[in-house]
This record gives sequence, C-alpha cells and structure tokens, in this order.
Amino acid sequence: MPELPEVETIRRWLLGGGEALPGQPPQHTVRDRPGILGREILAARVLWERTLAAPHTAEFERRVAHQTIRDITRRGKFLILHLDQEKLLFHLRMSGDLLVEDAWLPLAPHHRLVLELEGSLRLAFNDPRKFGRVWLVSDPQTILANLGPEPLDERFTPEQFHTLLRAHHRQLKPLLMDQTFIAGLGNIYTDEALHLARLHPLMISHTLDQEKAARLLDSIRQVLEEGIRRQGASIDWVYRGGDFQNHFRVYQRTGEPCPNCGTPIQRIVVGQRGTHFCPVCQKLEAG
DNA sequence: AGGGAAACCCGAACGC
DNA sequence: TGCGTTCGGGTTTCCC
Repeated sequence: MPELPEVETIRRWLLGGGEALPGQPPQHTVRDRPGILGREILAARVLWERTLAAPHTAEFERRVAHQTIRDITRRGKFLILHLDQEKLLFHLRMSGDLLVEDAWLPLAPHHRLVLELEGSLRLAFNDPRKFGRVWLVSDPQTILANLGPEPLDERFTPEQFHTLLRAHHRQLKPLLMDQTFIAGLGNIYTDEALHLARLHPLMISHTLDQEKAARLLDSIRQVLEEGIRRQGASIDWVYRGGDFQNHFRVYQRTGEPCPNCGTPIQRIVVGQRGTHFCPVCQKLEAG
C-alpha cells in the first residue's frame, strides 16, 4: 500500500502547495490544507501506545513538544520530519496516513498519534490496522542504516544495479521487495515494474545480464515516476487522492487482458505475496 | 543464504 | 439480513 510514490505524495502534501490532479476538483483531505513546514509542535497525544516505536509515550510527548518542523524528507518508505533537535520518523506500513486537520475537529476513530501545531492545525497519524510505527530519534541512521539504494537517485547506476543483482541468488519478486536490497518498492510497484521490464517474477537475480538489469532499473523508475505523477494509488478503502490504480498494468488485474498482448493476466503466490504477471510477455526462460 | 511460515491487525469480501 | 470465515498487505522474527 503506501509505497515510495504514496509516501512521496504525502511528503509533498505536507510541504504545502498541494495541487489537485488535472481536471479533478480539490479534495477534502490534506490537499487543500496549508503546509506544516516551519510550524512549532505545541503538544503531542499518543492514542495507541504500540504505534510509538520509541521512545515511550511520556518521554515522547515531553521531547517532541516545542520543536519546530524544519524539513520533510523521505528515505524509501520512511517519512522524516526534521525537528530542531531530533528526527521524527513515520512508517505507514499497510494502512497508515498523515493528515493535516483543523485543531478543533473531533479525533477520527483511527487516529493513533496527533501533534498539535501552531496555527490551530493538527498533524494526525491515522492507521486503521495499527501496523504503522513512529520513532523520535536524534540519529535517523539507527533506523535507516540497512536500507538499500534509492531507486530514483541518479547516482545509482544500471551497472551498480547489475552488480547487486548478481550478488544474490534470489527470485526477482521477493528480492525487489526486500528493503535492504532496494528501498521503496512494495507489492504493487514490483509487479508493475516486472511487467514493464518483461521479466518473470520467479526469474533468479543472478541470471540477469547487463541489458536486462538496465531494463529492470529503467522500468522501476518509470513506474515509480508515474505513480508519483498520479499522486499514488488509492486502493482498498484508504483514499489518498491519487489515481494510479486506474493505470495498473497487471496488479489486481487477474484474468484481464495484458496491455501488451491481450493474454489473460495470471496470479500466483510468491513469498506469501499475490503476484500478477503476463505468462506471454514475462517468460521464465530467455526473455 | 534463501525460503517458508507465522505474527502483528482489521475492514472488506465472501459463503452460507 | 446477519453471522462466521477468509483474505491481504509491509515488516520482523523464527525455523528449516
């Protein structure tokens, strides 16, 4: 669910100046809200203890208060609020969302942690399934150190990607979803990238030649950039305002025609994950 | 090292 | 209609 493009979309909303998709009316959630950059955190309320990974509630509420939000960045699927003294890290996991609301609104049922901001605003971490986690740390590297390269970082070259692929003997699908291998891909964008690259999800990473590795990295970048351009995908009941779900090539399109060749899309399970692919465009043998 | 399974969760979808 | 069951998805942990 929230993967790199969704997290990046939320990051941009939080910075302010959010724009509606072309031809669509403004929405009711964060996109018509002012940004939170430069605002002081007046107080914090932890509504579900386990959402807070560190520190414990009382210390968190004490330490986060009276710090100002100086910057908002992203690393993989982590959203990072840079405060005066510390960093506030969010991982949305399955169902997390960050909303900017008027401070007087009653708390929605699935709000797990809220920060009261100056200007009568509130930053709310909403997470129906309670998988999301929040950290307040002085050094974000303690949390982020094991993440693989950023796929959209232009300093990350196809040659480096090929070397990484050859260093493993793993199926492409679970390898691409491994955040220590490459950061930011989840189930949706992995299936989409593999289809665009015409590579079978069960293909073994070690067997990719330079050309296929370059094609795969290019495909990863294309689907991530399209996801960001469309402001992410809104799937299940979690509405985030994006419309990439209307442009999926294979994800959750089992039985529908492949956009390339018309063959019905197949669904298999790989590493406990639903995996969608075209059996004609994505051959396991020579591609 | 890599793969499989379970755990964490709960709303939605499905079956009866 | 309403109940019970299954599913799915990101990550960690544990076991083979």
